[in-house]
This record gives sequence, C-alpha cells and structure tokens, in this order.
Amino acid sequence: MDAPHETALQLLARKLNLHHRLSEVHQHAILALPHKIRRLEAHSYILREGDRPDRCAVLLQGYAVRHKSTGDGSRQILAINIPGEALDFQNLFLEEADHNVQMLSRGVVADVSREAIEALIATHSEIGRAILITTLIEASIFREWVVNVGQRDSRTRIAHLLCEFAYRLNAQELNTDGFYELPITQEQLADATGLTSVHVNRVLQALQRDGLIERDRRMIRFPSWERMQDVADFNPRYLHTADLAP
Amino acid sequence: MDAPHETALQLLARKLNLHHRLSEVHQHAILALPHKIRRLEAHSYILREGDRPDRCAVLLQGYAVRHKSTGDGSRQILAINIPGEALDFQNLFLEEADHNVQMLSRGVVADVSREAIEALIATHSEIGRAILITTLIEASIFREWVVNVGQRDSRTRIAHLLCEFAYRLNAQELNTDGFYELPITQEQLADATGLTSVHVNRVLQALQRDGLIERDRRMIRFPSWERMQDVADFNPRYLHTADLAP
DNA sequence: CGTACGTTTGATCTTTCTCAATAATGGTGG
DNA sequence: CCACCATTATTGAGAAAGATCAAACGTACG
Repeated sequence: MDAPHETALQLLARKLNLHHRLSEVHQHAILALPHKIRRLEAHSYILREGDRPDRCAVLLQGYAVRHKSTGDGSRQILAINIPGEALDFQNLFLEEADHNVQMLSRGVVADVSREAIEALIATHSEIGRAILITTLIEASIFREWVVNVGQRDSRTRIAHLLCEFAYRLNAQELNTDGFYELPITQEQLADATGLTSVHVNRVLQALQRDGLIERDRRMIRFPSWERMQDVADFNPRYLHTADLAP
Repeated sequence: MDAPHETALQLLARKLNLHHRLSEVHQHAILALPHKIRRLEAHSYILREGDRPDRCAVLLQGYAVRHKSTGDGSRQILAINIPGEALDFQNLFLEEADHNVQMLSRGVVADVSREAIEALIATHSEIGRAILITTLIEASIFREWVVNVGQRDSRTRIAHLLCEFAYRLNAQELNTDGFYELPITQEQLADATGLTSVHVNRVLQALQRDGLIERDRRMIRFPSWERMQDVADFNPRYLHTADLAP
C-alpha cells in the first residue's frame, strides 16, 4: 500500500516529537513498538462508549471522529482526528471509554497493545512525558471547542472549525497547495458545531459569497488566510504548536 | 485557620488517590511536598492566558473558575474547581497558559514549584501516572461540556451543570445534608452554559416551579436526585469516579 | 443606611431550527 | 460505460428558543 509498514510508526513519532522533543533513542523505541496493521472500512467503529480497551490505535491513513450522544439521540462530534494521531490514549488509561471513535473514511490504523505502551513509558520516562503533553494539548483543544460552541455565532463558529482543521493538517504536513479536503459532510459539520445541517449549508454559502472560502466538493481553500483567521476569531495559541499557519 | 497546614496536601493526595490508588509510600511523598500556603481574595487571578507558570497551585479552600474570552469580549467558563483540585497541571507542562484561572470566592491555595513536581514524578512513576489519569479525566469533563453546550436545550443544560457540580462535591465529601452551595452568580452560570443571565434566571425558576430544585440564596437542594438526574440527562460515567451519587 | 451588585420581570427582536421538497453527487452492479 | 439508488446538498416558508434592552426590586456589606 501507499504507506509501507516500515514507516507506519514514524507518523506517531513525528506527532509526539512535534510537542516535546525526543532524542534519537526515544524515537527508535517508538519505531520498535510491536504493532499490527489493520485496514478499516468507512464508518467502522474503533471504540464505543463503555468499551474497556486494551490497545491503542494509531491512525495512519484516513480520518476519524470522536463523538458522543445525548439522551434524546442527538450527536456531538468532539474531535476530528487526522493521520499520525493516537486514538485511544484517552481511554487506555481509564477503565472505560466515555465516547465513541469512528472512522469517517476508510483507512489504516496500527494497533499497539496496552502492555507495549506501558513498557515503553516505564523504560522511557521522557516518552511518558510526551504523552502527557499530547494529552494536555488535546484537553486544550476541547476547551477551545467549549468556547466555540458556547460563545460564537454560527458564522464565526464554522469558520473557526475550518481554520483549526487547516492549521492542524498543515502542522502534520498533510495539505497541499492551499486546498485541503474537509473529509466530513455538512451534516457532520453540523454535529461538530451544534448547528443543523441546513444552517451549516447557508453559512458555508455566505462565507463563499463573501470570498472567504472557495469550495469544490469537499475541498476547501482560503483565498486569504489572514482574513479567514480574523473572521474565525482564530488564535492558534491553544494548539500549543510552533506557528505553522497555512 | 480552619485548615491547619498539616492537612494542606492531604486533600490533593485524596483527590489523586480517588482515581488511581496510591500506596502509603506515594501518599507520604505527596504529603512531603515543599509548598507555600497563600491566601487569596475573591476575583484574584491565579493564572492568566499567556502566562508561563513555574508553579502549580492546589486549591485548599474556596472555589475557582477557568475561563477564556472570545474576540468580541464574551466569556466562556470552562470549569469550576473545588477544594482539593490542582489548578495548573494543564499549564505547568506546556509553554504558556491558554486560559485564565480565577478565584470565585476568597480562598487558600498551596503553591508547589514545578521542580518539586517534576522531582516527585521522576522518583515515583506511579504518581506521574495518577497525574496523567487526572488529566485524562479533566479532558473527559471538557468533552461532556462540549456536548452540554452543543446539544442540550437550556433546561437540560443548566440541570446538567447543577448535577455535575453536586456529584463532584459529593465525591470530595464537601456537601452536607443534601444542600450544597453553588458558589456562582447567575451571570457566571450563564457564562458556563453559553446562555444569558436573564434566561438562566427564568430556567432556574422553571426548575423550581417543577419541584426539581429548591433554592435559598445560592444554596441548592434537589428534592429527588433521581428525577433531577433524569431531567439533566446526567450520566456520571464521564467523571470516571466510583459512583457516589448524592 | 446607602451603594454596588445580583436577581427578577416584561416586551420585543433575531438567530437558528423545523419541516418539506427538490437537485446534485457518487458509488455500484450490470 | 451507463443507469440506478442512496446519500448529500440546496432552497423556501414558518416556528421557536433564546437574546436583547430596559427597568425595578433585593440584599449584602462596608
């Protein structure tokens, strides 16, 4: 396949290294992690609320979402994960999963057992620290989502989500020439922003009319990153990543 | 004062122990942590967005909130902290703070230096793990807040926040005889739920009319926890704490 | 005992939702 | 390669939840 097994965990190493510099030794330890490659269909679940996971999946190709439902059946998307991100640290160290993790597209993950990760941390405390830092950053992103959904109007809200996604793709060097794919439907975008898909559609059209975004299918481009960032009230501080604006 | 210095860190030890059982040795190591007691006025800031903290405050008495503002000046409260909780793990291991931490009431904190915490973790990896777990649980709470603010209507939303607070107080053994103090104004409750204070007021009155809550100043009581939990769509799973319903 | 802060009330306005229908797209089997 | 079907996107009209504005009322504390 496009991603040879040899490079499977390099993505993870790069991601961890992004936030907390790791020595060669530590990076090699990550690359030596025993793991199993698994191919997944679109919409398949990696983890369900209530599960007691004993392994951690690292996303290699494709996109995934975390989500959670309320008693009346409505669904909130909590995060969109991109290649290179670990999908279950959140759940691996807690008794049971408090949310679902589901593939958006078809994709590939590398499964690493809980024991392997625990051994890695026990041997390399710096890696434990890198994981803690990654976890703290994810918490920071959730905080920003609370702000986004709690305080911003629909236009700013959607623009903010688009900015965050573009920025994170860029940090993982996954976007090309300004255009990037937003791998989700308007319905899902609605679930992520606490709006309805009808309203999301109208807001996207308005952003387009105002020349803030260009759309082709699910590809999106910002004619002016600065203007978009401004409309979105987007300040990347909460991502705790060296500035890598598109 | 009411809390003699001897017991200052016992609260923290109890909190950490709540989620990840620690041995006597580890608990003693926590109790031996060098720290400085500090008395704080209501509304004083413990940490501001952009700060680069080199110490961690453990809240001993009083209540604190985490919050963040948007470009247009509106404010979102992200969490309410109760005695026994550490206020800055989030920020201690990252370069700069991404949100504010502010006292609601007057109170007392114990400051522990970053070095002391790092030494503690280096020596006792189990404590590092307890901190990771605590951090993961906080992230889970933020996720639930995203759901709360994103999907639930105002009535359910406010009820949910009241339930969470009561439940957490109870887990820290801080509530007495069913009544508990909600130490925040309706304005702040509005900032926490993404509503206006006018609407919060009306919803509280409606909850009262329906016999779901009783109010006396800022003291609140639930005549029936079960009924309240139901109305609030409250499932404590996300708190990852042994069931300690009021 | 007055003043600042918090709560409560009423009237009106706006954003976003709901419902329902139509159009476009993409994937699949023939 | 094409036709068909399911999913997704778009549009319009009407409804509702919650916001806004403005004023009056309580109450805690200096």
